[in-house]
Amino acid sequence: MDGPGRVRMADVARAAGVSVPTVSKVVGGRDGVAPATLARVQAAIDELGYQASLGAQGLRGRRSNAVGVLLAEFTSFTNELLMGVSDALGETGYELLAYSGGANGGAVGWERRSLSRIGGTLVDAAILVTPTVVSTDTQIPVVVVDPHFGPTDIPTVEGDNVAGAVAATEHLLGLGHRRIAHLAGREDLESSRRREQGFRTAMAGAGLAVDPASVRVGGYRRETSTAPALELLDRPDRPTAVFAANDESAVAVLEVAHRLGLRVPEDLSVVGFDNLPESALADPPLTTVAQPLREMGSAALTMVVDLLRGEEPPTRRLTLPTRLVHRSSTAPPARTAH
Amino acid sequence: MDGPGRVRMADVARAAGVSVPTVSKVVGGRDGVAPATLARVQAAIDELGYQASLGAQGLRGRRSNAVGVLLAEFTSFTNELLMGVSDALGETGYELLAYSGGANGGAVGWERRSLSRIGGTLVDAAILVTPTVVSTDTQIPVVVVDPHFGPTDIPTVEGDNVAGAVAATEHLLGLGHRRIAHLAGREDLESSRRREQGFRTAMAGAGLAVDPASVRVGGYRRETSTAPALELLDRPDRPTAVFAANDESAVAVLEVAHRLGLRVPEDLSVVGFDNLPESALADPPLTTVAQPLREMGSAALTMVVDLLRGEEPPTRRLTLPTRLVHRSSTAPPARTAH
DNA sequence: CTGTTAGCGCTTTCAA
DNA sequence: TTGAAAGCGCTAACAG
Repeated sequence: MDGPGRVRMADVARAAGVSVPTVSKVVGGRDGVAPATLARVQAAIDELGYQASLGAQGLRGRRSNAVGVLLAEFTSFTNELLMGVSDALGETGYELLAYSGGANGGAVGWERRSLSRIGGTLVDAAILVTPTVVSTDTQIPVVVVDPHFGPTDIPTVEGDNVAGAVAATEHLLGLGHRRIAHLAGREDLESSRRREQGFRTAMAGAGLAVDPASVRVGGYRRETSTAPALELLDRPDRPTAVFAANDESAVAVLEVAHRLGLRVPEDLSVVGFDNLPESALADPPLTTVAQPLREMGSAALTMVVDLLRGEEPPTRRLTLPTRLVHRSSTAPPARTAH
Repeated sequence: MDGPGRVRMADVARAAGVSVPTVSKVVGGRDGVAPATLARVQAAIDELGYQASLGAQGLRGRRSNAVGVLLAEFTSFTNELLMGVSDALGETGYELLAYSGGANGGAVGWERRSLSRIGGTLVDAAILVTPTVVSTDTQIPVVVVDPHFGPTDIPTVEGDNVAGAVAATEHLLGLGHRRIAHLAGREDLESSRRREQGFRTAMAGAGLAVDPASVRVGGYRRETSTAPALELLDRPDRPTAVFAANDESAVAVLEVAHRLGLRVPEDLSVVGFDNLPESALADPPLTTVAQPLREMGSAALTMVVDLLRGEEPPTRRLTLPTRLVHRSSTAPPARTAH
């Protein structure tokens, strides 16, 4: 475990017969180095396989050449985003550091903690995924993706939640459903509010009143959605369709329906939101509103790189279109024996 | 952009009326601090929302409390793994840093470069995903997942490639296929060799010879698989089934089949390997060999944490079972008009 | 063009 | 129990 040790800049300097700062110049691509020296240093770097320590580099220098993606935890949702960020990274020359604070990632304030922990020294800029709060006065450029709060002056990338929810609801209306329930997300989350708003708008557009009993809060999570889903469905006048605020809660609806002996889509139609990979694997495959997660990731990286270059991005508030994906969890309502 | 600046340890020290080293002790949970002082410092930390810089901490101290996952790039494959690592992170108290060197991630030697760049100072241990090479003499504990090389003494986690390939091939044989082709990965990759070996073993077990013309190298990637897939299929005596070395190349087979007017599974059966989320989204949904990627990620984290604690993990070579997932890309061969 | 000096934010002796 | 001094690996001034 002791080995020859990591190769440090001093090792390269010694091998090339120059001083450490000279090596630093070569590594940093700065000029002021004689061609001959440069060649010698470069040879030593190659031979020793030297690679600057990101930690030390970021600590002393003004830049680390890395962009951080800060997450509460790694999920399918964040993974799609990450792939998008990775895609856009291509020619920028930046490295990617995805950071999750671990167990305390779930705790409130993880955004600020993570930002303090790796911002400034380790990464030159950060992309915050689904943050709940974020302070405006950060040292480094920050872009937030799918924020859980309303408009601020922080550059933002998000899916069109209202339009998506309208599309989902109108899809159900178009199939002939009238008793449509909504399993909402969380009242304190902006995306959730928007989706509910879209639902209500579409219902109102169809001249339908929304019975308070047909809206429940599922909290965006599978575990917390089971009970409210049951409340929605375990009634004589149960809805013929449910629009769930995201795929996770839609899956909970599917489970509850199954438990109640309801067939989907024959007895109950279900629409989700997000189009996570697992929504296609659900039984039956879920009709859902796709957020362009990958594009959102790419867009966030592009914005943050603009900011890094001192350029103002084209928009500080980018809303990408959502799109209904038809699968097998929706159908016209069964004729009731009224 | 200038703001109040990041909160440093010195700020906390000033606020609490103590010296920097004392704050360091409190932050590090070391003892030798009077209860009253401790309380005062802790209060200052909370009030200022202080969070130690991972960079500085790792640079000076012996540990950073973070585990790194080093990747060539972010893909569905790595994402599944990452979720598994994230799952197992739970109570360990470690933080997770996923690092991809960006554009040069594809270049050979990314493993060593990444390890130099963030190993030692930023992370206490590393999990290398699908590395091609790796030096044995690392400074920090390293576990490799799904390595592209043969047995070494480095702790390893991988799926059972041979058994998976045998299962895939026997599935096709069981359906009645006799002319089965194999779209291999890359000859220099261990997992690829194992899958081909499993294919040949199963064929031999059925008393079938493998025609050299029915094995082509696809290179594990969609783009590089199209041409060889075409060679395999665009022949009068084309195979009735193809076992592709991974899902990406299986999708390429699907595309080529479609282009040739072959229906899957009526005219051609296709089996993949990996069970990436997109395999279920393929048209038709792909029958494939599932690698327990999530479990592999969790296992890797557990091993690396064992190593970190100075304990020898139960095994240095963990092989997790693979499993055939039946979907819609396989069926008995059509009766030929021979 | 090159090397010396200083110091990023933190932890580690070690003396007070 | 506390703090002063030193230094992790690197970059930014400046001097030579």
